[in-house]
Amino acid sequence: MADFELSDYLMLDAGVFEDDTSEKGMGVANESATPKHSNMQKNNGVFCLSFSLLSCLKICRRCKSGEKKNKLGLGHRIAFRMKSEIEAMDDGYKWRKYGKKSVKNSPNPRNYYKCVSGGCNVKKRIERDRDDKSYVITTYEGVHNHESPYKSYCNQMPLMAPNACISQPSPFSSSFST
DNA sequence: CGGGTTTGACCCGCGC
DNA sequence: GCGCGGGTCAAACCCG
Repeated sequence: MADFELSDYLMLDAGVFEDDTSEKGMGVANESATPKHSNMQKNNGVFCLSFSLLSCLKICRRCKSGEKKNKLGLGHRIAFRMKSEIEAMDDGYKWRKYGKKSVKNSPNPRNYYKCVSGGCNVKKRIERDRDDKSYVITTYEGVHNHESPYKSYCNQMPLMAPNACISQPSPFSSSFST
């Protein structure tokens, strides 16, 4: 079965990345950041990103107004580099694949996904690390204008620890099943 | 039959 | 202006 660990996260486009208990900002991409959001788990071949990753995305949403946007006007980008045999992992949102491109200087194709939720124009790109195929680089672009259905699912189980829901068969994993 | 994926074509920005 | 490369579109295809 696949090994799986979050290696690094990157904060791109001069976003403000706040820890839950501090106002520490990271103005530029920080590829050597400590993987403090690394408690992902797996179950029966179905991978789900834990609340740590979801909180990362939520934290990004809290970024101050006046933020610098990219050329597409989608706002922040945030990238994760993680060790995994599978590329399409369940992060709690529902995505639709809309493109696939081979990238120059990389033997691995890049896959393009859009969030299928109405009015939400968040996109993500998934590609394998050109230097180490055991790593997957996932780049999120934009901010969700809706809650994760995965989170809602977990909120319906108040007696369970947040990560405990990962051990349950996620109803949202179908969008990424291989 | 409907929804998701594939894939070639097209568009656009950037560097020369 | 031209070529290249990345990103997106959309028709065809696949599958439940």
